[in-house]
Amino acid sequence: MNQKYEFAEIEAKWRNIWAGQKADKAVHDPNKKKFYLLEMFPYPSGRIHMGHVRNYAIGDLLGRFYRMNGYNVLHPMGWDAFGLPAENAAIERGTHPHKWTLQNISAMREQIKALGVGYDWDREIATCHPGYYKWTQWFFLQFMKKGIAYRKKTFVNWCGKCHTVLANEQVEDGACWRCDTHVVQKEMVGWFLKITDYAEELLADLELLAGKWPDRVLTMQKNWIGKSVGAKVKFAVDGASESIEVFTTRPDTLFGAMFVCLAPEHELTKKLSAGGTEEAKVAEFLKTVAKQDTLARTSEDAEKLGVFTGRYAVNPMNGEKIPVWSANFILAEYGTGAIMSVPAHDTRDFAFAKKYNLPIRRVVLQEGEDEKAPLESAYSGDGLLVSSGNFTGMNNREAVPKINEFLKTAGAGEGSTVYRLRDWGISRQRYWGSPIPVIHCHKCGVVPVPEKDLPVVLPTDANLLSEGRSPLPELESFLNVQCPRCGADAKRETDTMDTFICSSWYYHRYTSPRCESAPALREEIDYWMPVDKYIGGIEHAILHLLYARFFNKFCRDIGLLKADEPFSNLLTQGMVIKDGAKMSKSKGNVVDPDDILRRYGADTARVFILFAAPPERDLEWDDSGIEGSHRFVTRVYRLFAKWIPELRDFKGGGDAPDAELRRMRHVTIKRFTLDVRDRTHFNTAIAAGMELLNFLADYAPKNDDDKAELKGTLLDYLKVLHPFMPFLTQELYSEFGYGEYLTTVKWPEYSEAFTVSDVQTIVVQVMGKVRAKLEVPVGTPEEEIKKLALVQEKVVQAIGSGTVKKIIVVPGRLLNIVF
RNA sequence: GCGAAAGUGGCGGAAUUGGCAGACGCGCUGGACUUAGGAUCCAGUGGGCAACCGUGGGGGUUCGAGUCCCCCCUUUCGCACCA
Repeated sequence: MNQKYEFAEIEAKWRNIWAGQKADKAVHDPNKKKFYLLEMFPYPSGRIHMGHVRNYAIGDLLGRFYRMNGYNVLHPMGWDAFGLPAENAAIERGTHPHKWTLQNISAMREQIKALGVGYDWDREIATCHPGYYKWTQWFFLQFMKKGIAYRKKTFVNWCGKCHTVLANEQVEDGACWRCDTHVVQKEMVGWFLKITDYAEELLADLELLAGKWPDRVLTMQKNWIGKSVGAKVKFAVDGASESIEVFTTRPDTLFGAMFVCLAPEHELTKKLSAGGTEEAKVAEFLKTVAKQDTLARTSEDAEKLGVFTGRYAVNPMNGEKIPVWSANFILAEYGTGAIMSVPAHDTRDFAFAKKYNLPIRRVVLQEGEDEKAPLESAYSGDGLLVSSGNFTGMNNREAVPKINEFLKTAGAGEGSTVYRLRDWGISRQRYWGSPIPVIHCHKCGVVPVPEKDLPVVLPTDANLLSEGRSPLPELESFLNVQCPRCGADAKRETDTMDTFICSSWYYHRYTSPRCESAPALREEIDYWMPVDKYIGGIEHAILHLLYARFFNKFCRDIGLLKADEPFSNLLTQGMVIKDGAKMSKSKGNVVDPDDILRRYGADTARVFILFAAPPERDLEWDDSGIEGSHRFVTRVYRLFAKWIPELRDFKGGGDAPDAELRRMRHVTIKRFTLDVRDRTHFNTAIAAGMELLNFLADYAPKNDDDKAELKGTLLDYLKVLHPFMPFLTQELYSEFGYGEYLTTVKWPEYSEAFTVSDVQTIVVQVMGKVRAKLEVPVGTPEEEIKKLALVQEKVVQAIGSGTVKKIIVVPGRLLNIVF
């Protein structure tokens, strides 16, 4: 065999062979236990970057590992192919998003193939393909049927640069998640999905994921859903027919409510002040608030501003008339958009009352406190109720259900739960996305496109407009259509769907990617789902992962599948950074994967990336580190080049080989198995591989038994290394005379008994400090070890004239002499 | 401000249950081979001359602490008027 490691040749050779054999094809087989492995599919931006390489290297390693361990592995790849960058790039370059996207897909597919990732390419999907988005649209129709998709006019997040609306999840610190442009509020009509119908289940089922998803992600989702338990209470407006409904988490403090506060956007703010003494002041106030930036207005340290509306509300508990205010810190979209203010027991209300000189009344007291004593700050803790009518004297927490009951009887409210989660705004005023399949008819109103007419094809001949606006509203051939209900002239909806919809169900589609009768075949989807390991970046902690969970639950509810949760296990990989910063063109610290592959080959690139850090941690790219990994891969090659000619045809040998060689063999298999399967820490597995290499490099067999053991060790070594460096190991396996695809070869087993040496080192400590080490045969009696330890020169010295009080023994490891 | 995670040699990182801190690799030093070395191989490499000292700092528990407890510092991330 070639003495030199020609990685380019080796990798090209096996890439072709595997592709020709469709070696990584996944086939539904109910008799085999399945393993669905998935990396978050990429946006086809044009080139892969190191983050992708890391993502796929981790995925491929696990895919091959589980296959070798007897699982039927589904490991697919596809493209999140709709989205804004395609449009922007197309405008810039004078091409078309469709063409640009398809070109990018071909280029990136080649790059990924070069990495040697064992995907089942027959299952490749692209969300911009009509065969795919037909079903995206179909889902929209199902949502409509169930009343989950609806249209409303409301204030939405508008990104001026992207020229489109954004969902709440897509706004980060008041800026567009994609381009960082400051988001403004704009009132417009759009489509929404009632994800809030699933708020409780999305929250509760996080329990099912505990321990299997990173805690960080679970916490983020929990906070995002933001459940609050409390009560809704109606305050009648004095001298008016309206009443104000407020939400509070503290119905126990109702008797301390000194005023009511409306959000400026609340319809009653204008209505109640109209014609009253405060009308002008309220109007002025609303103008000021309108000018305030949303982000600034809702930040904690923003100045609290308010205005009296001139009206009074009646507290249903005690009939007390309290003033109605409007305040800038009240959010129209949370709860009911109105609150009752209890300055004594809420920090914000306290500050507000102080500022506008409003009264404060304590209704929850700690033991021994004086009700009349002035408050320095709000007390939000527990205690006994005072000044609370029939509830006076009760423990505040115990009073809550009783007060709720009273409210209900009085018709003034009831216990209630609200969520911070808002409905998902999915209309996008852009072109390169899936059309929303509805038609607007003068007579019939909004009419869904009949399922048989799907897909509503996105025309690929549209001329893009330079300012980014969608060409669809001006494209007559797309726009004009007959109403499917009455046949009259009608117009198509020109908004497209948020691309997060496309990515909310792609993992279902992989299970039967060419199915034409449904999004996926029931028996396929129920066999493969849920995804057993999902690998991707933490940046989707809320966005994609929340949307996908919602979609999956909806799919379950309409009878498409049975899994409650789509992703049983989530691995969030860290970023690839260089010089302490995320790789980016603007920082000029980008390492091009192609360049690395050309210089070192895919096996080296993978080994480096897996070795440099455990997967969830950020990985610091290091040019000399990759040299080191290349050295390791090359040394592996040379080791085999040395032994294969001699061992290839060697047969025979007995079962009494060199114990140390045998121990190294079993220890290595054990470490690989546990590190990959249980810990998903690949860096330590590679370290074990390096240790075995260091051992084998100096090893010389003394007899045929040793030779047989060495051959077995080398073959096992190839197997455990295979998921890390598939090309090289396959080449060496074949040089050894074996024909099979290594990924289909059984993962080696280790014997616990062979992992232990027959001598062991016992550390001898005196008062916790290491003074000596003893080499003793396994099974040496404790008494004998103690005796030996006590005569060690260093031990005698350390004890000096002291008397030994006790000796602590950790069997097989350590001995601590206390005096 | 609140919450979470992290802090270990010059660097990336090991130490799985409280039991030899620094595995493995990078880098560095010296050597071998060589016309040459940015190839390869060998040896060494936490600090200190030593006793000893060392896992962000300070206390504690324990025969024994990187690991457990308390206080503090730093970094990263998340949340941040949510009634």
